[in-house]
Amino acid sequence: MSQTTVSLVLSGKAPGRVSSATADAVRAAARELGYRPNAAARALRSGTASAVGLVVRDVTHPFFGRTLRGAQQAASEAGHVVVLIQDDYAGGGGDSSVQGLSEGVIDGFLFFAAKVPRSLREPGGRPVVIVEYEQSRMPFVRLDSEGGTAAAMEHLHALGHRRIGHFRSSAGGQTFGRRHDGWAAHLRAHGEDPDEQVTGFSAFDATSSIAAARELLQHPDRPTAFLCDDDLLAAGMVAAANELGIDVPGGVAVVGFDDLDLARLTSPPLTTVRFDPEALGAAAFELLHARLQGKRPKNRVLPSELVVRGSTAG
Amino acid sequence: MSQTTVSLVLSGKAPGRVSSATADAVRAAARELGYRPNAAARALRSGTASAVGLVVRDVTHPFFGRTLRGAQQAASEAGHVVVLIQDDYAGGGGDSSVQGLSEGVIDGFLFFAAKVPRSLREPGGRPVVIVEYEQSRMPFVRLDSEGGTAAAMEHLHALGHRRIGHFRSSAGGQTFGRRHDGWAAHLRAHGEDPDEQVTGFSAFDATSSIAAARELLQHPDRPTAFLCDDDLLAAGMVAAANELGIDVPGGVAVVGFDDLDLARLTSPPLTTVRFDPEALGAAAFELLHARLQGKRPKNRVLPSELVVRGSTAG
DNA sequence: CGTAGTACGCTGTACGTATGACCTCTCCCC
DNA sequence: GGGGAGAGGTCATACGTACAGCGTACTACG
Repeated sequence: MSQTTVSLVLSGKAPGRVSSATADAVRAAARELGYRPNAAARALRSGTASAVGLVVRDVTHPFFGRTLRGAQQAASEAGHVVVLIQDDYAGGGGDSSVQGLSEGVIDGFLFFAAKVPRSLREPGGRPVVIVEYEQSRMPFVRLDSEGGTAAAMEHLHALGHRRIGHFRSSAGGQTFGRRHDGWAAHLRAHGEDPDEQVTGFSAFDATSSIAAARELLQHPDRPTAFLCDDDLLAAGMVAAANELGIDVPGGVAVVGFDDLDLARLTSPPLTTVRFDPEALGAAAFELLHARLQGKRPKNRVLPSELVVRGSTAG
Repeated sequence: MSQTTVSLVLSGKAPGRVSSATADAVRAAARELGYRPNAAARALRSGTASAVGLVVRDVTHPFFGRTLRGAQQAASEAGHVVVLIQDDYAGGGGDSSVQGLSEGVIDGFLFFAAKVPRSLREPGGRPVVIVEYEQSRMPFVRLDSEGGTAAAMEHLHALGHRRIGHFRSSAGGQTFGRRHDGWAAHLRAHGEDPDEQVTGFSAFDATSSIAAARELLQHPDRPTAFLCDDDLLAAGMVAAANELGIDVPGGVAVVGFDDLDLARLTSPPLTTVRFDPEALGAAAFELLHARLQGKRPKNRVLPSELVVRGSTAG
């Protein structure tokens, strides 16, 4: 029995080349001997490895964890492996030692990023899909922050809120830029000047967000509602309000983004703009998968959904 | 210039074999041509790939995200790549198609698990390190849940609590078994019968934990304090208490585990047993790294620290 | 001047798989 | 009965690297 025959059988190319009797014999023997094809040799010979690299700055934000799960699941259903790469893109994405290490083992890359430097190039000529950053050079998947923001603002407007502050993420990036633009556009459309509204920044951790929220809430011109770039910030604001004895939503209404688990755990629970992070991750992988097969996939923008809870409508 | 010389230079084995002049020339040329060593070929030839597999059931719990980050960072500092593998170990860990895919590309495995089946074997003879599950066959790293639980219970005891309930994770596994044992031991040591105390189970999501907590809090024999297996459960209990108008900590005191970011965002913030998940992940990788170098590393148990906040001491 | 020693470099082969080209047999049809 | 087609199978080679072993030239030294 030749090695070629075995290869043909195990890679599923048997029909028309190998009789089903020998194919069965091969499979039986493979099981018997505990044979496992060597991925390195396969990758070397075929130039493709069924593995994608997931490049990311920080793994700890809960939204990211769920996106990751979506990507991982889609990949594993397609028989692919996900390689996790931590990288701050400082060198334009191509020089990272880790990415160098993966040469020949990684077929393509998923960049999970709020910010992508212009200098980013496809590493080693491998295809790239970008998550949450829209640009023209590479395929991308992103969330419909515009729609979500508009829905949130209209909700607040319908409840009678006119002076609405913005509690912003200090992370920057397109995602939060869109939310800010949507917020400003709504105010202008209703004759308010965004520049006169109360705004503030915070990082995505409890200590910072509570401290920043405390300041915003003690502002002499406190608005009647706050749009918060994220549920973590919104939760920080609710915590600060509770601490200061300000009623939510009576004293101040709060809206977040993402519908993290956290959103149901605050008192009161958060009104928030929900996205589907699993779908985001899965879509990103699917685009990459399509590119790997030579197709030219369409960029995608995933919808949002406003979830109303106690932090706005008491 | 021969290919051997290039290999020698680029793998850092030049001293004593290659003159520094040619070595420099090689490096210059490599840079010039944008040469990147092919990881697949290297792995095939040398039998080692500088990559470790991270096997995990679920990526979304925040504690896990931070553990992952610790492992990823340690690995990348050691020049290793982390491959993410989602697997429920149903087949004993060895039959997973994904693990098969990685054959020859993965040097060893990190199992992040609260439960590890006895049937788990080292896949393909590759070394394994287990996180948060102690057993005798493989090296492991785990948290000192006993110490943390004892500290939490003594804290409650010092505040005068005698009837203390246990809000348990339905995930099961050693981690939570240790917490339950510690809880029961404390009660017995003070003349209480654990079997007479109020206990309940919940999964790690907001909806379940709030619903389960609501039931516990409405129990006719409500204890004066609850030990909760995790901050998510504790936060659910605080949310339920707020909803029911039960004062925390006046009506019921609440202690959690993990010191998630969440712990500072509830009202009041949570008293909790803190661990260092980054250290856990890093330690796990270090053990595996040592095993890969033929050493026999010592198992590790990482310490805890009680953080007192408003949910127990008003 | 011959020889050993050393510094430097190259040749050849193996890792395990995929694949194009080739071989051999059988069957069928004119 | 000769020739073509097709099914079933094998040979040889290439992927890019690592490494053992083998030159080759130059230096040192008796």
